[in-house]
Amino acid sequence: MRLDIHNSDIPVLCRACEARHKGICGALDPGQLVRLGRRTGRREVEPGTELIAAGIPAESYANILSGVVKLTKLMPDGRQQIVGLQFAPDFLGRPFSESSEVGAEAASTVRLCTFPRSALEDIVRCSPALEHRLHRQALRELDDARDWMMTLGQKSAAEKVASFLLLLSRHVDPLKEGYSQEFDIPLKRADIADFLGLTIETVSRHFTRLRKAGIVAIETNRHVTITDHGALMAASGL
Amino acid sequence: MRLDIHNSDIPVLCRACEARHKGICGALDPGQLVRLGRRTGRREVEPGTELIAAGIPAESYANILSGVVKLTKLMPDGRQQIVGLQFAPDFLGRPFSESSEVGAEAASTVRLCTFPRSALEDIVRCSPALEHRLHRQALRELDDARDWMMTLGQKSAAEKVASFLLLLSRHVDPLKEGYSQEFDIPLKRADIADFLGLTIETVSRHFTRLRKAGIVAIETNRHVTITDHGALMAASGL
DNA sequence: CGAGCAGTTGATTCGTATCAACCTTGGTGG
DNA sequence: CCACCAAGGTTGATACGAATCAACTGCTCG
Repeated sequence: MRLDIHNSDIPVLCRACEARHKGICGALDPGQLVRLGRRTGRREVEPGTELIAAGIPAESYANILSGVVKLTKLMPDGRQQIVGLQFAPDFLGRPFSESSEVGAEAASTVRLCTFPRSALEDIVRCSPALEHRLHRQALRELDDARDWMMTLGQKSAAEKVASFLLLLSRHVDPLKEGYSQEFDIPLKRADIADFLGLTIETVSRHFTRLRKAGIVAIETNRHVTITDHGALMAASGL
Repeated sequence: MRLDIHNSDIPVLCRACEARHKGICGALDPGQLVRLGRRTGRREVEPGTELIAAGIPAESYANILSGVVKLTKLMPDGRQQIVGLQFAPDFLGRPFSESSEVGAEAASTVRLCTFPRSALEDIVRCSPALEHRLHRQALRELDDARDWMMTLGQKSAAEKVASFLLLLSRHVDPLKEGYSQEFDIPLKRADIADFLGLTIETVSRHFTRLRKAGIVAIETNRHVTITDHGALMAASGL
């Protein structure tokens, strides 16, 4: 946690916001925060809401305050691949580009802190620290993408499903470091399938396998408890 | 091409270098170029040479002058995934991090312009433009990675092989915009397989299929001519 | 109560991996 | 000069894992 001597200098809405610590707003001084704060808006959206359409210019950026956003790519014939999941307090949007090559859609209920493109660009122009934060997030996303390429290209269905549960377990709780033992899966089976490059049937089968093997407990199809983290790790191919 | 009025101000070695135009050195003014130039070294390596070991601190960065570098990830049991290919004049290395999560290995003969970590970091500290270039390359690599996730997760073996040929055709010639019609494949079959998440046998089979379909001509197992670009495009799933 | 969506389970098909044989090329040494 | 060998690549037969097709359950909502 950061020590904020002049807490009163920063916008009320920002005070409890994760983005000010781990997110991009951590690069801003109180003055910049106030300036940006004046142009932000809150938004809460339902699961399934399209946040960024691939190839269509987006007028605004956002920080994720809570919830999970899926980044998707679509083939002309309708096949879909989820190319990334984003959690609070990730920055959402494509800097330095009118439009994004990927689409973004709320997987769960998502709360956003939005601001216009120009608001971000104004600050980037005079604050290298902000670009540095954005750069680091891009590098993190790149690492994540490459990790997942390993999963998509080399792993078996069983390993993919195990890897997915571990990925969620690491990220569902933005406050917590390390792995959560119990959580709700923020995606439906069709999304999981699109993320793993499998079908919903195969995903379902391997969930039941993990359950029958006593590695995870699954209630109500959404809530998971990892009962044997080591075994799940081993099942993911490490 | 850029107009360089004071061509004599910049180091001899940099004058004909692609990195000064499309690469990261384009962000540097003549003074910075001279300063960096004093600390650079040339290196030419054989195919198969390990350039960056995953997880091991690297003491230097490099620009690729020619050749192709493959970025690899390894699983504990030996399975390998190639998570990216880099061409001239790409920057090679992981900024702001001691070590990289991926390994880098020369796929073909590779010429590099190397410089110590500290040389780059010194310039980044006072030149936001350089970080901006690095940031843009990271974003480009991220787009590439996500494109390839689509390929790995959703496409059939036939589509993967076609996509691979199109990828090469777009990148083998760094000077040329658009697609090359004829080129040498800088990877052996085993590399291609690791890149596509297939086996060498499957890759080989689909090469012969494309050849028999009259879409490409293959001589000496390495040299390819794309005879029907449209058909190859269609075969890749667009 | 019925419709529709999300998810599970089973039977079958199909695509790719696996295993194995073989071909080609380039380098080495008798 | 040729026999030999190893590495890279192709081709064929078979096995296996995931996709597909299909039936069914449970749940929510009108």
